Amino acid sequence: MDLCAAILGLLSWKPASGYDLKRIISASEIFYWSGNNNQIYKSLLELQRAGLVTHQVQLQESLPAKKIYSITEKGLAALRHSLLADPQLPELHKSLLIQLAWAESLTDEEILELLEKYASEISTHLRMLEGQATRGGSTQYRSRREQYLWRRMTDNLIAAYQTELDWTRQTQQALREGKY
Amino acid sequence: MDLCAAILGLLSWKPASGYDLKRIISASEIFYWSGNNNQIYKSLLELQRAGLVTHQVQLQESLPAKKIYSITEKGLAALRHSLLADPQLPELHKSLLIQLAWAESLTDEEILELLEKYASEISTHLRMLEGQATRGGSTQYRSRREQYLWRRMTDNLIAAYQTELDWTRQTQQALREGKY
DNA sequence: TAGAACATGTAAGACGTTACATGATTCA
DNA sequence: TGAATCATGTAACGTCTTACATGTTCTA
Repeated sequence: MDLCAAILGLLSWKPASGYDLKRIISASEIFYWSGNNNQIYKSLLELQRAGLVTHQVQLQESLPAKKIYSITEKGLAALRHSLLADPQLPELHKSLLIQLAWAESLTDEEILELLEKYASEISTHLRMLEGQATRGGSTQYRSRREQYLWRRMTDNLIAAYQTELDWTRQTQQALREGKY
Repeated sequence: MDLCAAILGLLSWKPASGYDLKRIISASEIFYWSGNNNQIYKSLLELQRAGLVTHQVQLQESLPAKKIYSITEKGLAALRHSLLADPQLPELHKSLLIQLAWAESLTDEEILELLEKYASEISTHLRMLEGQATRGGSTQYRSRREQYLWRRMTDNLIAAYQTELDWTRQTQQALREGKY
């Protein structure tokens, strides 16, 4: 499972509770899961059964007890192994393309409106990503190299959405001018 | 379900059997499902129950009988409705970013090798997509506009992978030169 | 006083994949 | 002779999401 690799990675950084992991995963687009309880708590159990993580309970006054999970030596080895695995092609799910595919029954104006809505959704999202990138996040990096790679990860998403926005604008213009 | 919309779209073009739909869906990346039997035959049953499609059995000599599905008036209305729905942001699943995120325990050379494998996978895929685009496909379009939109759909994927390739090359170069 | 944050977990169901089952035909 | 294509479907399993359940504390 891919989510398990992400959890191992997060725990290799520092120990965390399931709740912590959930927040981190749902906050960042790089971890593309919704970060729902069910999967995270199940994955943690599974990882523990496999001996890749351990936990110790931390009691808190007036707050529920936490299970603080840490990665084991075996977990670190498994993580390292998954880091060296052959990289997979990205999976791109663009439901707009499905809509456009059968747009023959729509008027030019309806298609243009659809594209305009798409463009504005992407613009908003882009501004959010760029904001996150410049604020830099409070995470502490272990090296300049790590810091650079994390910056590149955000840049990757920004570039992807920027490309999508450019494509949308070009498509709109061609439709407006009837150039096809 | 998103797959149902894709099936309705395909049937709005021309009637087809489940087997036909399966082939079309698994052949094109725009339909990002695997095109497995289970889902397609189940979706067709569901669509039929909802009155959005009908089928008639076509017997063939020395080949299994076909169920030729067609879209109904009600199905066309449902399709049109889904075409006008607010477009969703694309979902980008890039597992390489998960690998890179925890690459701190890898050497520069290991990271570079990972990126090189990624770049070559993407290059291969890009060439395939570009080949498909120039061959043009045997599909018959109902209008110049439809033909243009389909060309733009392929261009969208090509642009996305090209951006990914450029990003990979830039990241490689920065790592090689130690510029971070 | 209502809801969000903290913290763990369960239940139900939708979505998705691989593999299996059947059986004729065609091609290497 | 073995594999691929045609054609429908089932079984088993894995992934992913939404919603529910519990109970305290902090904030608007």
